[in-house]
Amino acid sequence: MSKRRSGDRVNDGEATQSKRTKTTGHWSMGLLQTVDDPQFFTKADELVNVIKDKYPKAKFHYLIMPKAKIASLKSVTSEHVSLLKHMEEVALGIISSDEHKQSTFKLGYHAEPSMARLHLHVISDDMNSECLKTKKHWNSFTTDFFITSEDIRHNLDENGRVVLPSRDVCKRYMETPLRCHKCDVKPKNMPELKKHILTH
DNA sequence: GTTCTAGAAC
DNA sequence: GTTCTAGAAC
Repeated sequence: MSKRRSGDRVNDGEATQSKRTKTTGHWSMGLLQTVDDPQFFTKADELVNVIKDKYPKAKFHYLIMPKAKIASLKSVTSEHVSLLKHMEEVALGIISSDEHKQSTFKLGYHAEPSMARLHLHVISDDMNSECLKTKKHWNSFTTDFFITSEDIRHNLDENGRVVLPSRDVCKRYMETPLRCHKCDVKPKNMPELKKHILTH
């Protein structure tokens, strides 16, 4: 019996993956497809689509995406000031609904997003989700890797573009030791962290 | 972004 | 022996 290495694929994993990649493009284009999936599509107006994150990292986790082909914060300029304000207002509308009355939310962008098309995260601050599994998941919402919508808009106001942390700084954010986002508890691993946050 | 799993950590 | 993390995926 030969041993498997981490790169090897088993069963139909590779075939399934390449078939999917051929028909829907690279994984980083996934959000554009999710918009058309009724299971995740939430609402839209003239300027934006709203979807549920396919792998929510909290009880509630939405993404506000412009319809315009804006790849990321890197391509945002002063002409987008009102669009970013609008995205934030749409987010505020969503979180003000009765369904979300019991939760508090964070509105913000990842400093280094993985997925194409600018998207504003609208996430409840419980961080209680089966899909939240890794340190990277945790730190991407609980360190300065997560930049609030307000901070982004002020950044844009002041600079005429969005000045983002360097790759190295982002890397440091992701390597930040695990820490509860609501108290100073420092769990030693993810399972402990996930147990701890249930106490809040 | 997720999945998978080798090797580290316990 | 089991749990957990980290890196490859062409």
